[in-house]
Amino acid sequence: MQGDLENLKRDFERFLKSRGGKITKGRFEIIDMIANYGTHFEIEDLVRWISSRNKNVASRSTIYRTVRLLQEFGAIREVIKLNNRTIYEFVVGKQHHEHLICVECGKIIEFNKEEIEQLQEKVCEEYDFTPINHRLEIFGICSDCKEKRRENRVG
Amino acid sequence: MQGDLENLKRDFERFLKSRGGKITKGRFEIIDMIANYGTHFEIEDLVRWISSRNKNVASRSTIYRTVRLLQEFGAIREVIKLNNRTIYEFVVGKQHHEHLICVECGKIIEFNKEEIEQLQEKVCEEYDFTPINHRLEIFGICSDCKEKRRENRVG
DNA sequence: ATGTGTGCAAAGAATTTGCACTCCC
DNA sequence: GGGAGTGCAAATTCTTTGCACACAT
Repeated sequence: MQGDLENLKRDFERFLKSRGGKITKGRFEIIDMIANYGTHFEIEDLVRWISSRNKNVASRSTIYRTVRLLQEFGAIREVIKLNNRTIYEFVVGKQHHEHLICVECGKIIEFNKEEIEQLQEKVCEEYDFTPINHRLEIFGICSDCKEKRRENRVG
Repeated sequence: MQGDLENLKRDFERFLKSRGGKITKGRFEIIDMIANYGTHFEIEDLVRWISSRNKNVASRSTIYRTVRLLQEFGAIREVIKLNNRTIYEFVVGKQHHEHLICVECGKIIEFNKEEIEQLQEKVCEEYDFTPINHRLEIFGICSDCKEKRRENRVG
């Protein structure tokens, strides 16, 4: 929702200032663009999308640099690594979750399983390992694609 | 162990034949090289290592192509995706497992938690999703690195 | 004013590919 | 013999970087 985005921007401002960074128009316009683009994105797609909408928002370099900043800030996560593609997620206003990725149609399904999170913590304790972040990707075939396959077999 | 490797090669031969491929010396030498290199590797490192040992085994292209084949065959998994690096694992003779990755020293710790596997299956059932493979990466700081940090703080 | 941010084009890194040549079956 | 495999260099794709200029504080 809108309020989350405003909070994010305020916090991001603080984050920038705390590291001696500056508040520029471009950075905040990129945040708006990402918020409008949708949850999951690849940087090159985002670059094309932004420049198709408004040439003056930011250059490719600035977009890459800002995505990196937002990642360090924590507003963006690298959630899926498939072949040589990286799919990012804008996490604002979302609970932590993991992903099912359909290798046929590319659909991304989010899920959260608290027990899995807890078991991970347990594993980390066993190894005296301090977790910073994690990523669970389950690749497979989604319901729709299985349905289509059945149709093709019959028809 | 040695027997596993021989079995793997035999099965890989069948795999190649079944798809109209050919049994070449290079492909099997690459398997030996990977087996000797160690469990986890990045392709470019492997390329450098192979060419430093024996120029005549295979070219960079053949190594890339063979790693891909072995992946399709199932002897190799992409287990860690960190920044723009891909770390592969030679799975021969190993149980399925996931990884803890120390972001400070790069150490990779393998673990298996059967309950996590089961919960994943449950999630897939809930979404009528047929899983093909999955990857769980937990990034953090390992025991040794925490110890070193403590030492530095004191000393 | 001072130092950070930005755009651009060039540089890098990791892969893939086109093509001529070589080798299995 | 014929198609599959290989090596090489060129092409791709994604990302980072050097530098001159612009802007925020």
